[in-house]
Amino acid sequence: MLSLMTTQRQSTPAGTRPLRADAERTMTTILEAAERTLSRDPAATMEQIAEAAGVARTTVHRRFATREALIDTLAVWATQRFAAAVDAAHPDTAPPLVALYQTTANVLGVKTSWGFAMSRASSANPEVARVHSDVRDTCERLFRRAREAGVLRADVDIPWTRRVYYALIHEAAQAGDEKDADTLATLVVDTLLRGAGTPHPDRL
Amino acid sequence: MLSLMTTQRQSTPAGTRPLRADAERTMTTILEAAERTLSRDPAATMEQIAEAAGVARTTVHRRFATREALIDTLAVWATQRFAAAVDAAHPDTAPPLVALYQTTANVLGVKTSWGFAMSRASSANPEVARVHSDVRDTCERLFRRAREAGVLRADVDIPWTRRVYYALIHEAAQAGDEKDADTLATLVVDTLLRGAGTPHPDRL
DNA sequence: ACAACTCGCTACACAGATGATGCAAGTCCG
DNA sequence: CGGACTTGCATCATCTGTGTAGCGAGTTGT
Repeated sequence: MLSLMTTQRQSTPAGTRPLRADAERTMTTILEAAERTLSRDPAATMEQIAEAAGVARTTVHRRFATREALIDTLAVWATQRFAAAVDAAHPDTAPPLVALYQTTANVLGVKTSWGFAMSRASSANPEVARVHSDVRDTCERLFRRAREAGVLRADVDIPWTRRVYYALIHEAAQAGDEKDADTLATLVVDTLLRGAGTPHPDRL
Repeated sequence: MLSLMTTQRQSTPAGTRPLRADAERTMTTILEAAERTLSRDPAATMEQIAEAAGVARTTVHRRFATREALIDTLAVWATQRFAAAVDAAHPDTAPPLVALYQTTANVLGVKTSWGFAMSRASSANPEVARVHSDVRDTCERLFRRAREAGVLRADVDIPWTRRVYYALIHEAAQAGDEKDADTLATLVVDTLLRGAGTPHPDRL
């Protein structure tokens, strides 16, 4: 599953011969700078990205033909890490609660560093879109297992719960830059399962 | 409080004499079209906005000197409705749970129609920023009251809870275009207070 | 060392968006 | 009705961002 890795493709786009070492380094520098810059301002110009990377704008254009190609490569990079993070948590085999916690921690680790690229779930790149779709399915499958195991209530709506889960992860990634992923994961899972209310008030 | 209304300013920017009836209508049409267009694509051009409003682009520029001015006016409009919606729920005087529910329903009613403009909380306009800051304070005050009343657990972190609450409202506004505000408000409050987990599993 | 590669710089072409202006036709309101 | 206002249209200037090309200097890897 999550067959992103099946083609065993490398960091560089398929079909290109290997780059010289310094060129590879420059490319990485640009992508990291793009992530930093675009996460602050999604409309940032190539000029700003180049400046953040400490290279000339023409160099950026040499490595990435168009702005779209740059963002696409960024999305592929982040998506690979995203899929790997989810996969490593064994969301389909581990006990639901363990899988939920581990997946949350892993994803948070990626999300804090690749926030912009991961927000581009509806990418023009079909591979990126497919992976995000797969992860969504995996997530809902996990929630169904959790419901059947009695971890989630029997009456919860799975798609809504997934949306809430995504939103909680997003908020946690935004809010806690200083806290470590485990602490944040605990917060997210705890909030998702228990909410913020007292156990049994006679409300509504 | 929420002294947005203290200056008794009208819909039109301060300092301008009243517009003729048709001009006022055109202005409203443009603002509504801008909201529709920009909520779909935040980078939409003046041309697209004008087209959506059924007017010439030059007319838009006549009413709003710059693009920034248009967006700013939009933000002021939405902010006024936002503040009024919160105020109408008596968040500082009604019983916490009632206030929470009513505020949620009111805000959802505004948010579904003015999603783009309300997402511009960190506006360049200091008045808009101040109102959003006031609402944030009101929200946290409400949560503190709720905590003291035993509606929220004693150990919840208020800022985090507020962030979660905002995120839930956002998700609800996105997800349920067809459902009415009351149904969505119930969903949001229910999710916030109870979460999605079963009451007392022996977890963690 | 030497060939191949890479980068910075300058310059240029191009497209799209913004904003201003004047004029003619239509509309509102006293 | 008649003056004031508003709108559409055509036009123009300007600006910003994107993308291309060539040259010289420096670096890499064999």
